[in-house]
Amino acid sequence: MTRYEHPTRILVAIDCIIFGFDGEELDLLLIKRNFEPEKGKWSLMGGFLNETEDLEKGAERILYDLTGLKNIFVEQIGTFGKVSRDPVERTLSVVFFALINIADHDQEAVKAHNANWITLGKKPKLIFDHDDMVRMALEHLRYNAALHPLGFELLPERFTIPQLQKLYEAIYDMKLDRRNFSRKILSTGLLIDTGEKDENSTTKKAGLFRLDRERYQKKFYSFWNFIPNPALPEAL
Amino acid sequence: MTRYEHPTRILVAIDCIIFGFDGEELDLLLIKRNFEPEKGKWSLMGGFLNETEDLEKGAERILYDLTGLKNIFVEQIGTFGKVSRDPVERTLSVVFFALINIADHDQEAVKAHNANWITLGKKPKLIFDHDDMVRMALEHLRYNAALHPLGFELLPERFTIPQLQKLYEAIYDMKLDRRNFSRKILSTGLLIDTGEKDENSTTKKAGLFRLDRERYQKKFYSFWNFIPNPALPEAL
DNA sequence: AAATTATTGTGTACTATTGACACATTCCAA
DNA sequence: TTGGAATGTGTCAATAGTACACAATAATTT
Repeated sequence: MTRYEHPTRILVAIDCIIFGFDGEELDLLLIKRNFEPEKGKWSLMGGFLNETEDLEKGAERILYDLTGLKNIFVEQIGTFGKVSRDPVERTLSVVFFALINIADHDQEAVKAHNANWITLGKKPKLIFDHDDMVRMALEHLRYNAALHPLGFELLPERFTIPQLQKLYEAIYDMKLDRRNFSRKILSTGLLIDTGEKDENSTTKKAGLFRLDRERYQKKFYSFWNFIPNPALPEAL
Repeated sequence: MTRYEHPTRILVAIDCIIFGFDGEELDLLLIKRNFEPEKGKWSLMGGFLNETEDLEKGAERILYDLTGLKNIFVEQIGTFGKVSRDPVERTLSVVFFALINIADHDQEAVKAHNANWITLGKKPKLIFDHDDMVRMALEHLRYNAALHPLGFELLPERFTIPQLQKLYEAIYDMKLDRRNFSRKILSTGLLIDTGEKDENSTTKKAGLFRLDRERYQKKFYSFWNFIPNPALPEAL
């Protein structure tokens, strides 16, 4: 096969920031790196892109290989390419971001792969520029959850409004008014009342809702202005 | 130098979508490709990333080489990596998006490099997946101009409010109410009245404003909710 | 020089949305 | 049965958004 004359071909990695929600705080799925350099240090889920593999497929493969998880929400959020970002050789890293609802997924599979859910607030220092990637991913999450009904990806199929509120409070690290939140979320018309109650509760059982998947497509922009003044930048 | 054992290294290109504003419509800076394949066809500004070059530097270099333009606003918007996107060999393309105010820049330099400003509405078909890139860039512009005071990058140093309004109308392909627009834009506190008038006008001369660069930093999030319901997706 | 036309600058009334807050209800446990 | 903790719903004032009307300016026409 003929090739372009340009001399430089570069190693391409894929790194994944995986967010989960444990009901109280945002969690990250991290792994202890099992090869040199920086072996044993905390790292994002990552791997190298194969010659015959699309970027998104690569991200899904890496997620599956390292966690046993399939069919999860992934989205590309950027590419990191500083010349010296990897000490071994120049490596471009295409960064993906994934949202998982912890409850509905197989915890054993995750553990068997040596992956760990770690609360965002307790995140250890990560290798290379992975901290920057996490920062970017959180910013991406904050942007997108303010504009689109994205948070549902982090919740189980059926959820209560107070759960949803806690999720938003975790994402934006702010308190929201219970009554105003409820009014606003219901007015989107995206929630279907299942009529059931959350049996796990020890006080008044909250009603269980589920996402109206049909309207979700049509009203993907309905969250525009959902969060008044999200604390978007910096953080962490 | 030791290298990773992974066998695949990939050619990395950089492509730039350059938006300009001619006072009426959004323009794209396009070029006729001067090498095979697809030689002579319309294309985005592009080139290959060098071994010792950061991504952003590469984008700036390519912009300068192909247009003679320097110091322009660039931002990475994504990476395209479909296995078959380039028929010659697998090539990843990191896509940047740039905003230029046409009036203040050197038109001769642009022409000398065989680059052409083309109205977005009259965009010819582009090579490879460049049409998808333009679509993504427009979406990116629409998102960001609705959330942040980004439009100013497309206007000259001093501009009138009607000019600014026409820019927004071009970006979102919608009409805005003159009076409400004026009220809203002035209430951001980002505009400084220079006291001067636009002498180019043949009717009532509009007042010239300039951006308050200091507040621009501090109020980068003040445009949140500036455009009511931007027509965000599809387009083109 | 007055009238005309096109465009700019400012104001006002009405409606919708937001933010701050109160009260009644449900469930479990003491 | 009573109290604590959480949920569901409602009210009101303030804010912001929408749809308008009218006066002012500059060049051109009569």
